[in-house]
Amino acid sequence: MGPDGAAPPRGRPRGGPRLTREKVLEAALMLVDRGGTEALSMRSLATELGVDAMSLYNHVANKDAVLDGIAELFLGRIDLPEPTGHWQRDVRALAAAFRRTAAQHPRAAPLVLTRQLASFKGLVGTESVLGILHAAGFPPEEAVHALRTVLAFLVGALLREVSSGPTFSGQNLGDLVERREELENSGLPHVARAAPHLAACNHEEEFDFGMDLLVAALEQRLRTRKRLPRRD
Amino acid sequence: MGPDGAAPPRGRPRGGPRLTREKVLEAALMLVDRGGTEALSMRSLATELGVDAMSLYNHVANKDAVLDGIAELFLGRIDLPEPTGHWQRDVRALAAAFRRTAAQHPRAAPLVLTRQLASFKGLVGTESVLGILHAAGFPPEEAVHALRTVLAFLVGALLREVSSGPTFSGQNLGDLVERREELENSGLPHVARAAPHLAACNHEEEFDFGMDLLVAALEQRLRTRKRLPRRD
DNA sequence: ACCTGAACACCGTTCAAGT
DNA sequence: ACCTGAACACCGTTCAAGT
Repeated sequence: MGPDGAAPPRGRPRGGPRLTREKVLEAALMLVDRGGTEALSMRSLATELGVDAMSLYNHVANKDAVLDGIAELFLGRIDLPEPTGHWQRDVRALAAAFRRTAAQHPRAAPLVLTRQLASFKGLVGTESVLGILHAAGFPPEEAVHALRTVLAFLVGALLREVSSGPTFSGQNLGDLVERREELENSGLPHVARAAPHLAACNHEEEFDFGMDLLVAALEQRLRTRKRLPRRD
Repeated sequence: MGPDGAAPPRGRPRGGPRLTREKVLEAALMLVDRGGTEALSMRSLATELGVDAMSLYNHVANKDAVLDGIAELFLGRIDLPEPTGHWQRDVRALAAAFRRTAAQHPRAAPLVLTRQLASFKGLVGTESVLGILHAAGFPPEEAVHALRTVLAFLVGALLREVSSGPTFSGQNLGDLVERREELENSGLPHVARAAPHLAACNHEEEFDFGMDLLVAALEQRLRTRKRLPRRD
C-alpha cells in the first residue's frame, strides 16, 4: 500500500544525496532521541537536514505522518527473537525485546505506546505472539485476548519506565518516605506503611513480576482448558 | 502544600465571580472533553472564561500546570467504591471505577494515563488498593508489586479504549479481515487465521479478560504463600 | 519533479503598564 | 492584588514562484 515505489534519483545518477522519506524519518527519530518530542518541529527537522522546512512536505504528508513514521521506525528496530518452542520463555523474550528497544529510545517510545498505527510493521510482532500461543494450545480467540492483555500491561509498564525518565526519577516518591507520619495522620495508613516500597521502583523487577503473574495465569488457564475436553 | 490559601475576594464582597484556579481547571477540562487536547490553548481557555489570556497566569503557573490540574480533577471524579471484604471483587470494583471515569472523559483520560502526577489525589486510590490487598493477606512489598502490575494493565487497556475513540474505531482492523488471503501470502498465517478476532474488539470483554487473569494469578500466589509458612 | 521564501493564522510566555 | 495589551519567539501549513 501507499506510494512507496521510491524511484531512484534521475537527474544526477552518481551519489545523489537527495531528501528521502527514510532520511526524513531517521533524522526525526534522532531529534526526538536527543531532545524529546518537543524538540521536533518541521522547522528544526528541516534545519537538521540542511533544507527548507517546506521541502519536507514532498516526502511526508504532515507532522503527524512524521510521528507515525518514527513509531514505525521504532517497531522495525525491535529484533524479534526466534521462538524456542517453550511458550512461556518465548512470550517473555518477545516482551523483553520490545522493552529493550524502548530502553534504547526512551523519548520516542511514548509515540509507539500512545498512538495506534495502521502499519504492517506492527503485525509481525502480533504474528509472532499468536504463533507462540497457538503452539502452546490456545485457540485463536483466546490467543487474541491473551495478546491484548499482555500488550496492555506492556504499554502501561513501559510508559511508566520511560516517562519517569532522566528528568525526575522517583523524586516525588522520595519525598513520600520522609512524610511518613504526615501520611498516617491524613488517613493513608497503608500508603504510610508501604512508603519505602512505593518510594523505590526497580523497573526490571516490576516488569518481571508482572510478566510472571501474566504467564502464570495463562498457564493455569491452559491447564484447565486441557483438562475439560477430556471429560474425565 | 502549595499556595492554596485562596483568600476570598476583598474588593467587592458580594457575588464576586472572580477567576479561580478551580474555575480555570473546570473550564479546561470542559474544553478538552469537547474538543480534545488540541482544542485547549491558553488563549482558547481565556476566551472561554471571558478574560484575557494573561489573566490565567495569576492562577496557574503555565499550560503544563493546567494539564496536571485536569488530571487531578479527573482523579477527583473517580468515586472509590467501599470495600466489601471480598478482595477479588474489591480490586475489580476499583478498576471498574477508574474505567468508568475514563469513559466519561475519554479525551482527558490520556492526560492521567500518560503523565505522572505528584498529586495527593492519586494516593487515595493507592491507599484503597493497598488496604484491600493487605486485608487479603499480601505483605506490603508484594502488595506494591501487585498494585503496579494492575495499574500498568489499567493504563494500557484504557489508553487503547479511549484512543480508538470516536474518530476511527477499528477502521484499519476492518480492512484486515478483507485482506485475509493477502496476509496468508505475506507470511502472517496466524494473523490471517485470527483476523476476525483481531478485527473485533469488545472493550468491556477485553478488560474483564485481563482483570480475570490478573486476579486469578494473584489468588494463586496468595494460596502458595499461605501454604509455605505452615511448612507442611 | 523537487525545492524555496513569503505569508497566514495560530501558539506559550514576558514585560511594562494600568486599576 | 488582579487584570490587560503589546510584543517576542516560536509553531504547522498554504500558495505562488522558482529551477
